[in-house]
Formats: sequence, C-alpha cells, structure tokens
Amino acid sequence: MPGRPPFDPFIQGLRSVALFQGLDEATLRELARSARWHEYDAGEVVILEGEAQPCLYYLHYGWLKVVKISAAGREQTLRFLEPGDTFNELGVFAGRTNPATAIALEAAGAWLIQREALLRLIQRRPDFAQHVIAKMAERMLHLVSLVTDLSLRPVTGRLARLLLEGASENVLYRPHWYTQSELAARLGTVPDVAQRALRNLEGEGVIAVERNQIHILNRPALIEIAA
Amino acid sequence: MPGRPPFDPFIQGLRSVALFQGLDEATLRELARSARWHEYDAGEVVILEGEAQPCLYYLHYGWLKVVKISAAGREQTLRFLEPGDTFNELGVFAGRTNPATAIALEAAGAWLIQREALLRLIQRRPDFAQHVIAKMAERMLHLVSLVTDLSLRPVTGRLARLLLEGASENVLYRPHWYTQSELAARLGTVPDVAQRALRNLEGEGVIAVERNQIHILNRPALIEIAA
DNA sequence: CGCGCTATCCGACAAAAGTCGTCGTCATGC
DNA sequence: GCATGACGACGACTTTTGTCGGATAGCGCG
Repeated sequence: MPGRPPFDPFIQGLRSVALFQGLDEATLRELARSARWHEYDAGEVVILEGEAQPCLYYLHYGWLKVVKISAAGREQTLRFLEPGDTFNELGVFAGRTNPATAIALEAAGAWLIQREALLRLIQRRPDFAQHVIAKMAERMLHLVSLVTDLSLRPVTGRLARLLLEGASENVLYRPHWYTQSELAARLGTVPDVAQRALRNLEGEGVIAVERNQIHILNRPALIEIAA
Repeated sequence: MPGRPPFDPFIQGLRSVALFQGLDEATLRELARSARWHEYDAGEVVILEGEAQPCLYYLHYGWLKVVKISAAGREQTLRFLEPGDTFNELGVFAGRTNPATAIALEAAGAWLIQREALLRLIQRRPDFAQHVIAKMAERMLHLVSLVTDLSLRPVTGRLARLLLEGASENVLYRPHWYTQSELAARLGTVPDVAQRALRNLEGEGVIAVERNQIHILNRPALIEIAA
C-alpha cells in the first residue's frame, strides 16, 4: 500500500478535477495545504450513513462504492468511485449528514480537504460555486436515471444498460472486487437474479461472460433490450 | 381561472422562497421585472423531458407532477409541486436539458424568471449561490430516498412511508387529481397493485380509506411496516 | 333526472423477482 | 500441493408484482 504521496501530484490531480477548473496555482496550493491524508483497507467504511463529515474527499487511489443498506441487509449501490473522483459534496457544501455509506472496495487512499477552505472559495469565487452546482446537477441526473431504471425497467434491461454504459470497445472489465454480489447491488437486485440475467443474455448470444470480463457480441440487440 | 396576478404578491411570494431568502427588496424587484407569466390547463405539459428551458419556474397556483415515462407507457412520479415551489433549477443553473416531464395536475399558473437575471445573481451574491446549492442538496436527498424505497422496500412499505410523510394530523387528504393511478405512479407501481396495498393496510386495521382522505388508525404499526 | 364517463374494485391468472440448498471451482495462503 | 473459504452455477420453490376482464359506483354534464 502506497504511503502519503507528495504534494505536487496531488495539486496536479486537483487541477484535472472539474470542480477545481480555472483556479490559479496559489489557490490550489492553499486548498492542498489544508488537506489531510487518509488510507483505507479493502472493506473498510470510509463514511457511515448519517455521519456529519466536514471534509471533501478526493480519491487518490483505489475504488469505493456508495451504498444504502436496508434493515434486511440488502444493498443498493448508488455509484462507484474511481481515482480522481470527489465525494461528500453534500456534507461540505450543504451541511447535510451523508445520506449513504461509502465503503472501500480495495485498498484506497484519499485527501480530505477542509470544509472552511472550500466555503471561503464559494464566497470569493462565483465561478467555483457554478462548478459545484454543475457537479451536483450531474449527480442528480444520474440519480434520476437510476430511479427510472429501478422503477420502469426489468433486471435484464438494467443489466443491458449497465453493460452499454460501462463497456469500452465492447468489453467490460471486472476488477477483482467486481463480484456478482456487487453487480447485483448495482442493479438493485440479489446475486441469483443478476446471474440469471447474465445467463439469459449469454443464452441469446448477445454477450459472452468470461472470468474477468464481459464481451458485447451483439450491440444492437443489447440496445434493443435496454430500451 | 385567475388572470395574471399583480406584482406585489409575487414579490412577497419570492421573499418566502428559501432560494431567495436574504435578498433585498430592490433585487427581488429586478428579478420580478424580468419574469413572464404563464398559465396551464389540467393535463397540459409544462416542460417536456429533453427540452432546454432557460427559465426558473415559480409556481403560483395549482399543482404539478414531475414524471418519467417509459416506452411501455408506465409512469414514475419523481415529485409533486405545490404553490410556492420552484423548479427547473437544472435547466437554469446547470444549463442541462430537463431530465423529466412536468405536467399540470390541475389548472395552474407560474412565473418564469429569466435565466440571465439568476446567473447574474450567482455571480454577485455568494450567499445566493449557497442557497441554490442547499436547494439542490435537498432535492438529491429526496432522490436518494426514492431510490432506496424502490430498491429495498416492497410496495406496501413504500405506501406506509408515503402516508407517514404526507399525512398531517393522521389524515392524508386526496385532492381531486390524486387518483389511484397517481398514487401508483408515485409508488412506482401500477394502479391495481397500489389498490391491493391500500386494502391490505385497511384489512389489518392500520388505516381507513375514505372518499377523499386516508386516516391513519395505528401509527406505530404503520411505522413498523415502513421500516 | 338520466346519461356516460371515469375511477374504483375484485378475482383469477401470468410473469418477474427473490429464496434456498447444494455442489463445483477457483484463488489464496499455509 | 493441499486445505480452505469465497464465489459462482443451477434447479426447485415461494412471494411479490404485474396483467386482464369485467362488475360497480360516484360524478359531472346536459
């Protein structure tokens, strides 16, 4: 597991984040100075639902998932976080407790940027506020599409959409942690049903399921199913 | 159907909207001056999904629903809008096309506030930007809870939550337009199933269904079912 | 007052989603 | 190389959700 990375790459990283576009070097340095470094083991809880965390997380390495967990123990994944993503905007900019739990899917490291520095930025830089708003808008669009999926599409249709969205070059790579359970949680169902959906698509020759990847064989058919 | 209301009540109304709290009289007047008035019949489409509408809507009278419609014709209601609500924040502040369709449930009238005036406000007033962010945060929380409901709760559980949330004094009033179809669309299911859920709860003596209202008879039991 | 419309209601059926038990297999660590 | 534990596969079953046909009742409108 890597230790705390040096500052400069961190600042370079910040620059590439949509949220911080257009900010000058000095401002970025100031943000970076206020940040603390934290690492997590696979499976570790990063933020617990209901917690009031006053930091913006900038994920430096590793993957996380953001989930809701029901009393019965079922999980609904809201989104995955990859290196370079930020999260906990709600806690920082709106002063809300986090509505979901974030869990490390593998060993991960993140910078925690202090709330005060960011709020000052909103006060001083209207264009930064605009970026924050744009970011939240993006997140809302995603949530709306998730709602539509869950409500109006059968499991197989959701799977088809996930494949179309997640695949590059007609292949969806599945990292170590991307088990059928995780897939099911993303689709809003249970592992067994997710597997059935996979076999259905495979049986119709639309996809080919291998160990660590899923191939799209017939994209038009998949689009048809996703519609 | 009322005609265009005079300005002053409009400005008073704006003052009471969370979004515009703390703005001085002159600024509100400026906003109001840029606004156009529009009326809609029951059933009329106010905003169509995918449309790029550059106005913020301030609903003055009447109720609207915000819905997604599937290819198969099924509807999922994202939220209801009552007088005093604003909508299309996404179109105005993030420059996105609206992700859902808004339809008038009854005759309605709204002020359309020009985008430019609002964007200027964001540039000039950091605290206004904060309010916008807070508003969107609220919306996101609602969407997250909707996702959780759809994914992790059975229809009866969702109905129980809806009743608990919507009832005042243990009574949920149902206006003319609040048919079982609308209830079903809100719950993310079809009218028949919504009705079954109602009868289930009624059969267990938890609620009493009357013509225009639903009474909560046993709140603890309802909370139990909603859990 | 009667007509027709729409919402509601109901029972039976079909399909989708979820559950359970079991067994094979693969990666990992010892 | 072997034991172990987690993941994946599969079939049978239950529950929930969705569909269909048709009966009934309230409401607005002429």
